[in-house]
Amino acid sequence: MRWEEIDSQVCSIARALAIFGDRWTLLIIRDAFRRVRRFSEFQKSLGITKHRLSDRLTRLVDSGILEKRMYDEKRSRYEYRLTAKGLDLYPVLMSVVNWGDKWVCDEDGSPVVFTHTQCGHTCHPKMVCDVCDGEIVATDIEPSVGPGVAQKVSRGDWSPAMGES
Amino acid sequence: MRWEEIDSQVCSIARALAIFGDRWTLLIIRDAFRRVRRFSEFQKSLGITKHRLSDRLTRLVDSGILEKRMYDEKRSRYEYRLTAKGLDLYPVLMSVVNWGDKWVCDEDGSPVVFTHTQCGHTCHPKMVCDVCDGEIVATDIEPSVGPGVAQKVSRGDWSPAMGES
DNA sequence: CATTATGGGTTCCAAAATAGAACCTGTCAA
DNA sequence: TTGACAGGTTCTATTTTGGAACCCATAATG
Repeated sequence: MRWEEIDSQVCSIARALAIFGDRWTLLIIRDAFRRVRRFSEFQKSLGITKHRLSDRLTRLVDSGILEKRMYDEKRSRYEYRLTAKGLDLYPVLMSVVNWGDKWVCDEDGSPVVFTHTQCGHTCHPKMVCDVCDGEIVATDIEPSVGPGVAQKVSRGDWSPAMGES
Repeated sequence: MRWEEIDSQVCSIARALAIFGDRWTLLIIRDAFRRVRRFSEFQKSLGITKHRLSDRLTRLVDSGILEKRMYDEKRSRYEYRLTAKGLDLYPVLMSVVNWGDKWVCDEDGSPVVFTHTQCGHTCHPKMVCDVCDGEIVATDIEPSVGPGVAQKVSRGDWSPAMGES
């Protein structure tokens, strides 16, 4: 299978990764959360080639994660800003930070700490069940077929042989 | 900058993505959480070429996310299983699922639903502050320099010009 | 016993993606 | 007038990838 076809799977992970699951894209989004907004700022921060950056920014705009906004009419200069869809990626980045801080950071400690302005404290975001508030651990979750698959099966659009459950 | 150099940054995201931030790797990890364990099962599920798969599995074993365990002495057959380091990636996958369910799934609804065995309910994992239990939203978090950078600066190992804050 | 299937790869080649450098274009500041 | 800057595009050499073919040990089949 070609990488471009992976988003044909009925799988939210595959479809999401089709957008940001390649080299550089998630780092660009990380920078966007740090208020990096201009082409040259991204380039300096990432050390990515202009060509790659141009391509990645265009894709991110096309997929609705960034929006391109003119900030200088005369010189037609643009900024790239996160949309609501992009801002919603925050928990993804946060969970990557958490994992990285635990498993791949050196002995000095984590490079960045986070303050939750709602409560004023330094916080370590964690993932919890929205029903019982218990922390989510892999072994406590049991996946099962959801409506997105069930309805396709009942219409005959889909059978398990086609791909992922 | 070459992709192989990105993990030289003092940034947990960059270092984490150096391991799983490329095409296929996170999908392999997804499958591992679905109890896919053998080479041929991964291949069938992903449609990836054997060559790629072999390379990615080796990297994942080298970086301690999967372990290779013999299950048939005579034929020297191996299974790949998540280590503790790998199992800890669950919140990353979960936050990708959440985002994908919200933004890139079709109208039938989400393909998979999750039951939290601790409480027995279908759940939608969410990210919260570990101090006040408030849900984490991008605009409520203020990052600041952490010990991992502060100590390097005080030792003279690092200056902001070198890379990321 | 010869043949074929299976799991888990490796080797080879052509096609696609990438890095790095050079170039372009329009404005502005000295 | 010259140069700098932002924001690109074009070019080429190198890597990475996809696809197919091949390999090897065991096991099942005829």
